[in-house]
Amino acid sequence: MDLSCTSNGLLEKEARRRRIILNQNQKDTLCASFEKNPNPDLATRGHLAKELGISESQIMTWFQKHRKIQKQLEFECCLEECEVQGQDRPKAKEAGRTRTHFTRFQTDILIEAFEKNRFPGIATREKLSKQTGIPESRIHIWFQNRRARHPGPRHGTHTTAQLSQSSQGPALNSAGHFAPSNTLTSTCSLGPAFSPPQESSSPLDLSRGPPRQLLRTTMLQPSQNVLGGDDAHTSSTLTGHLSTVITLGEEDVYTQAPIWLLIQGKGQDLSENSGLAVLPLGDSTQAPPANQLLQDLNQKDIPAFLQCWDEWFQSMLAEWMPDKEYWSPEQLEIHSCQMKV
DNA sequence: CCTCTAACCTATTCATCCC
DNA sequence: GGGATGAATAGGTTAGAGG
Repeated sequence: MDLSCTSNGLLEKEARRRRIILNQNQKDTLCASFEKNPNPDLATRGHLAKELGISESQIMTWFQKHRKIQKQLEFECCLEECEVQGQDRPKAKEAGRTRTHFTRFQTDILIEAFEKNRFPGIATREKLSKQTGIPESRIHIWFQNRRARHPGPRHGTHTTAQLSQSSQGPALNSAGHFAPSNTLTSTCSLGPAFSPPQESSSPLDLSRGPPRQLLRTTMLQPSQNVLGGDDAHTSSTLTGHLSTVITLGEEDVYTQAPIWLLIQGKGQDLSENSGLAVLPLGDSTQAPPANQLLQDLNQKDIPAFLQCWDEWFQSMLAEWMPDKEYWSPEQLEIHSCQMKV
């Protein structure tokens, strides 16, 4: 049986939604503003954001970038002059920083979100922004500060996000997925292998860190180490066989603790070759109902399995985010399964 | 393929507020 | 003054877009 359910392009759409291309008009406006003041304050950035129809954090990013570029240019082209006039270069911003005062309510919401996910994506931050009334860029800063000042229990396991990102393993494509041509030839036998996930037993260490691109990746190939790196536990645990990609439009739920999906390859000894991969959903303390549906999957067909997953995800998401009634396929995708069973 | 750049990160420092 | 914490900066990586 050849079974193929592809991602129908939503994957790329999702992946590219992250990046916004500024048009010429926007760039001109930003450049003009930069000329006037390369260090605009929050209010100015807010005005620009409104005017250009982009978020204030994007404005901030743009200015950061351009200050860097400017500095580099100055260094390269005007080294001597800069040395001479270095002392009179006025510090761009002396007006004083305006400190945001978060209310108890706002802080509580942020802390709660932080405990669920230390690395919220843009959509999550915007949701929090709506919820709290705090600008998204402030929320971004808040999370940065919070991470810096409230390191997780295993802080320091990997020193930077880049380490996590770069250690994904070569088989992931640029979007963090395997190419759809990957085919798993096997009899899929999904056992009720939900592990008991202690916090520290998460091979991806999802409770703390976000291999950003892995947020949308839960498909493993046979014998692939998803995370190599210096964590022996990680690499050994993740050598596995998983052939399901489940993409969530929002990554919020990612860090909530893993459940484990065990797939046994055809003719392979479970004990020897069972691979574990993370489906980053579910509270570790609650055994997901999917546990049941996964039993004897080899007696079901894959579409039925995927549909079950879909339903299960919907119910879980409804539980976590009761304000959202339904997660569209764009937000909750199950795709890219090519199996020969 | 290569360059540019948006988005993101950590580490560090500055600034402000409150005790 | 010092601690807590918001804001900003520096310096880095990643990956999509476009030449």
